[in-house]
Amino acid sequence: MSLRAVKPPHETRTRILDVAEELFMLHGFEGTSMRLLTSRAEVNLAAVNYHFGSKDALIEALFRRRLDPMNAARIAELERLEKDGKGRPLTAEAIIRAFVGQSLRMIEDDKCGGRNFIRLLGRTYTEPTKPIRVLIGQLYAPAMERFKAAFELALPQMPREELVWRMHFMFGTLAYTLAATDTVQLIAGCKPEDRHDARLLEDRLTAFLAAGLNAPLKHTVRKAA
Amino acid sequence: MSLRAVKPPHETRTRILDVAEELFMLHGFEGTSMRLLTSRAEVNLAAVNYHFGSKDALIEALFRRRLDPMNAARIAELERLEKDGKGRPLTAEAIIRAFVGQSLRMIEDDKCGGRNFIRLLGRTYTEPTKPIRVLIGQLYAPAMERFKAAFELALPQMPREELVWRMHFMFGTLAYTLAATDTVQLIAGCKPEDRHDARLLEDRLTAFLAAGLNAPLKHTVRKAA
DNA sequence: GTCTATACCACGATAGAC
DNA sequence: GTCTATCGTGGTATAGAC
Repeated sequence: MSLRAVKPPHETRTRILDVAEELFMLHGFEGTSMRLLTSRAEVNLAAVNYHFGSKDALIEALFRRRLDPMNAARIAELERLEKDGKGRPLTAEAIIRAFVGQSLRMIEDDKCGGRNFIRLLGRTYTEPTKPIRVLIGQLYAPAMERFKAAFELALPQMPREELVWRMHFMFGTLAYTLAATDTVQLIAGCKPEDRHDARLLEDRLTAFLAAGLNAPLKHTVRKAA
Repeated sequence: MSLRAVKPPHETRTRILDVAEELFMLHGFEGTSMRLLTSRAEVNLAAVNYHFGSKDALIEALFRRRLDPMNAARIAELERLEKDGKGRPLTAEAIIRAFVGQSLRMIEDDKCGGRNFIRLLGRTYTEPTKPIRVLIGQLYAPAMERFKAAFELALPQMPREELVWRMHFMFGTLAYTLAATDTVQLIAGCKPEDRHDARLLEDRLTAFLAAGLNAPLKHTVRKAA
């Protein structure tokens, strides 16, 4: 057994996943045929069915591969901040940055194939019916619990329900930013050259979200007429 | 010619559009087959092709039917506010409310079939490739120009580029909120009973967005390392 | 275990008779 | 305007080669 004759395990699996990430990002789930995907990956048409079971199961595997590490990194970053703070409560802005930075920097990181994935992820939050949404919800749950607790410590005066809504809004802004950064151009004249500068985008987005999260509490308990 | 024998013009067209709005919202564009759609609308399979030309053209017609009136209403509301203000600049919050309220209230309004449409719209901003995005961009352009000008008057000190980004963020938050309100539940324990109370949601969202738009300007012109 | 060839049925689109 | 037949392509399932 020579040293380099050992083929990487699941090499076909990995190649399918990588190509799928790219093609799904470019043409969407339904817009990408298995025939195109398998020919691009230079594997047989039936390979997807053999390794994953179905197209939907391939999509699921694709999300599982990236989401768990990403959220683990988010939690690790949050806990590093908490440890450095030595018991003092974190600012809401620092918590937001721990969450947002992880995914935004993945966009810049061309080495990691996760760039395609991040774009894809942003789109998928709003997918119809599909069990994909449920899956994403499951994969996010631990990180969400952890960050919600952190926000509650940082903003003790905020009603829980209001906090949940504002987290919801923050999440939406991030999702849209990830998905649409270089695609949608609804705002006329929007053509910033720093579009791919993840650090700058992170600063802008964090400032926006932190201000929104810290928005003054009005008497929002107004019943509808 | 009796008074009521006159069949509404394009009755088949309208029925197809209404059913399409509902089914596309439930199962997505690709997840809705023309066979199901036409049988639900009680028209022939070929009717869609005859009246619209193709499935994609049907989708386009669907957006055109709702988007133009909606944006016209937004602009009308904005101009009403400006007239009432008698020359004094509007607050950013008032401008936001003029934009946001129109679509949020459409969700509550069960009479108008636009409820399904609004959900669908939120999803479609992030659609891949497809000419749908381009179309939506075109249909939004006039309103976007108008609101951008209003924001520039309200926030004369804000750099144009920063304003464009913050409008981008605001738009994303709205899109996500519309699309995901009763579908995605990423935040654990999020089950507010007031989910369908559009007025309350409008207040929460407007406060969040106004704070984000008015966020303090830092030295964001930091070049990446 | 891994991969290939191939068959199967549902889909969107279209042409042509009515 | 409507209906039917038909075509090309899509996802999937399986039998069998390696």
